[in-house]
Amino acid sequence: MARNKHPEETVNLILDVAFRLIMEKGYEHTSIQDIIAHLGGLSKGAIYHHFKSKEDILVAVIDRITSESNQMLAEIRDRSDLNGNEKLKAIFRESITRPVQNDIFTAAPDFHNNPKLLFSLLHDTIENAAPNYILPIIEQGISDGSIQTEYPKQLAELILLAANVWMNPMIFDSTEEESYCKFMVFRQMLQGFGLDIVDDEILVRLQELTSIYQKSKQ
Amino acid sequence: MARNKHPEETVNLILDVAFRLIMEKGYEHTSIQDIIAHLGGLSKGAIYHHFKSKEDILVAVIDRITSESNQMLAEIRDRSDLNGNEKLKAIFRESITRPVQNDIFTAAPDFHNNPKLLFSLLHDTIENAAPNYILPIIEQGISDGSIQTEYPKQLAELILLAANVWMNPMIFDSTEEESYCKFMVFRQMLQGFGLDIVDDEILVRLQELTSIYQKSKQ
DNA sequence: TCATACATACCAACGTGCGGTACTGAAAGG
DNA sequence: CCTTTCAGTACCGCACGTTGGTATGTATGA
Repeated sequence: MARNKHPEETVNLILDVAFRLIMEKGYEHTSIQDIIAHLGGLSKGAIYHHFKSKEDILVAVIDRITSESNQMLAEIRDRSDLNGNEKLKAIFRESITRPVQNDIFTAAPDFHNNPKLLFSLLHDTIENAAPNYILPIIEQGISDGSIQTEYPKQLAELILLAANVWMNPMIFDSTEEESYCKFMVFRQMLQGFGLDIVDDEILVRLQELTSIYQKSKQ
Repeated sequence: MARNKHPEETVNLILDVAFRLIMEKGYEHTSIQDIIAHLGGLSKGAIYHHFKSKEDILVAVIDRITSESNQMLAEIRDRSDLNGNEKLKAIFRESITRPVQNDIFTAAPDFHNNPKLLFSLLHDTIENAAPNYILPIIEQGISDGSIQTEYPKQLAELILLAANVWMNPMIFDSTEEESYCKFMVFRQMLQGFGLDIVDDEILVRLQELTSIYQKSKQ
């Protein structure tokens, strides 16, 4: 293939293909050869010119997935018209409402075949998203009186772990009924911490999402 | 190596070696050659006689790890001298007090290099331990009035996810301070569900455990 | 001309399959 | 009760195809 004047396009092409294959078949079962085959003429040299290893490709793919989400988190975190509790509510609503989520949901990655991806999500949740986005919001909530807790960091982790992992239908698929029960338990947990985040509008949207995912699997 | 009259010993030997190496270096970075090298004369053919694939070895190793834990869960679940809440308390206390735990803790597997192992733990927690051991206990607790919830299955999952994953120092290592905060938040969460499980004796043991793990990493 | 965007050829190491061998335990025969 | 036989199996070790990765060559644009 001819040399590309804009190498970033090649990088994006590689990432697109890698993303799709990793979602479909899992990281381990996606070989470099596999990626090359779907690249339309590009060779191994091209890949190893832009990425230093197969793992490096995975990291880039994960970066692309999480960066959108993190950007949203940052925007809400930095708003000045909401108190802490309202920001958490906004994040939760936003993360279920954004159309981007639908894309990922219909891509329907099989986490059973993707332990690396799952670990990255877990890692990003606890090591990045919780301390950098949720924690500041909870701390603000403590200041403005809308949230009460002695352990803001741990609360941030636990909430996000439940939301991003436990309630994630891509990780633990549930019937619509079970999903609904999860949301209710989640709501109850938050109320136990004095938080009021899950309202009826969100519940409706959650059921819609679960339904979409269920259908995409058939 | 000579033919073994008791092939199960050979299987155990392979499992012992595989367990150690997988803990130390991670599943991906443990090759069949690696295992053979620590087997004392046994060959590749021997391994593939007893196991159908490398993945099959991992499954067996994980089985060995979880079976001990599951046996303990079954015993407490089937006791008739405790109500639901007391059983949960017993399980929690037991899972921290057993010396077996210390072994695994000092083995100190690096889950950062072992996404497969982490996923298996997660999977076993949600798909096996929660529904088969914790759920019946919670249901008993509902009957005997010691636990109140509308969603026993989801409650079981959430509690065990927090305990086995979030609070697991092998997965998310924390300072002793942070671990203590996690326990407190965990306790608060349980209280939010009307459960009284974490008492002061348990808190002391938890701090000891965390301290052991911290030292084993140095 | 010179860095860079690729292609090509190649490598060591990997998981796995397989033909072969030597041992075991039980049945068969005396 | 002792020996012979024989099927089953524990194990060996190499060959095979594929993998992730590298070294080197080549063409293109600034």
